[in-house]
Amino acid sequence: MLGSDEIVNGSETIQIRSERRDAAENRQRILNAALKLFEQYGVEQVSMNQIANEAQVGSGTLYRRYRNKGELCLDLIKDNVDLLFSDIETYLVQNQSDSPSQRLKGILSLFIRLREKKAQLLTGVEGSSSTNPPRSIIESPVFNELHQLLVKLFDEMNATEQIHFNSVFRADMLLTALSRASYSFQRDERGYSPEMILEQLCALFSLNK
Amino acid sequence: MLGSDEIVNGSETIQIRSERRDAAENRQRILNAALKLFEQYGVEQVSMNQIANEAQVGSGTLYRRYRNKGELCLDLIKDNVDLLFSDIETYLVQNQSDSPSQRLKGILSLFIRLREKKAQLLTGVEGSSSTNPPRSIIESPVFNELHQLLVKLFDEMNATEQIHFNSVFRADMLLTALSRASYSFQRDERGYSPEMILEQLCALFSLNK
DNA sequence: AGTATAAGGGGAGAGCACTCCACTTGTCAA
DNA sequence: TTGACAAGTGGAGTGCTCTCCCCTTATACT
Repeated sequence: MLGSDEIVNGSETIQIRSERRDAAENRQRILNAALKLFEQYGVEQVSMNQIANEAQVGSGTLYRRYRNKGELCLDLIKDNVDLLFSDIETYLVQNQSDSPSQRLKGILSLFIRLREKKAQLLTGVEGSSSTNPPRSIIESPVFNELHQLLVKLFDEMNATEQIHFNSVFRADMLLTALSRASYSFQRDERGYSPEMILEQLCALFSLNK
Repeated sequence: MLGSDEIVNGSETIQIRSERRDAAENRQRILNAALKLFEQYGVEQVSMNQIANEAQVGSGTLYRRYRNKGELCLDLIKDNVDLLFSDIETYLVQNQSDSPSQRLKGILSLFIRLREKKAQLLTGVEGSSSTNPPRSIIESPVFNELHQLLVKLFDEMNATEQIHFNSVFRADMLLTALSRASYSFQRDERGYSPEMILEQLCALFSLNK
């Protein structure tokens, strides 16, 4: 057997080789190069070629690891994203006596904070590739995880209150409203602050109870 | 003077030459070629190069007339869009005694009908260029015009009812929800019919009065 | 140590959007 | 009719994303 790790999956045994040493080095070089270029020129302005050059790898190597700039961005903010979700978790535990809508608002607030902190990279995460259809945001991993949380809370709201809305649909809409296109349009063109956007959204989704 | 038409604009006189005959022919050939290719392969699958080839013009000529595929699509559904807005106008006149929210719903219904009829081309209108920032949908001409109508009706709702929402923000969100990404996600992934989407949106924006 | 094998590497190249600009041509006024 | 010139043309060229595929190499087992 060639594998170094084994995982038992149902009745089958699957080999998982750990990342080769040289591959790990390249990965780090790519990440460093990307970070450097992103900081210098801005995420949007940097091409995959530039990153490959700066990292001294062929573009094939770059694309082998990251199918597009979005995935690269995601890797760069992975720590922040993990932090977001652990923040959310502690928040939910500490405030479990609050109403569902209050907790929902809290989550939105935490997410918006990340949006603001890592605006460019998060934009990169969303605006991914060109060939695979530019589907909805909901299919991006970060948003997907968030979606489940939102649905749970909307369900709770439905149980608590008299009305009965479609939780999945509402979560979809809320996330769509928080997507780059929509959010940054409100920020830049409409001139709203993060707090104002949060309040408007709470009003729209009746989250003020 | 070289111009064939004149327009008085303030204190200045501006020349407007009518389109050259050969240019008009090319324009028609481009439109025909695009339509043919779009029908055969689908809007997304057809490149500007292909269109230029099929139309037997250089790509420079194509781009002189249409800065991107979105503008080309817009030209192809211009008649339908004009029809939409005249339909909306007659609808609003005939139903002016309805509540603002009812009329709003009527407009949404008409728009969704267009979405369904010209789904692909409308998608093309939105997903325009690559260099100019892929800003919000609201900046697309069709959506912009719709936006003004929505704001007016939301304002009316505010005047009629006790609550006071932000009309511009609500119109932004409503249009975002009707944008290609969001709408076609609901259609294709969530499996909702146009009618169901309409109902969900009405519930979310409390348009059921 | 030797070797088979899969993981990784790199670069040529396809195909794309879009620009630039030297050239051609239709149009109008004289 | 003719000439001036804006309008229009076309294709070479740039720089991009992303794929393909042949080659190299680290690794695990013998």
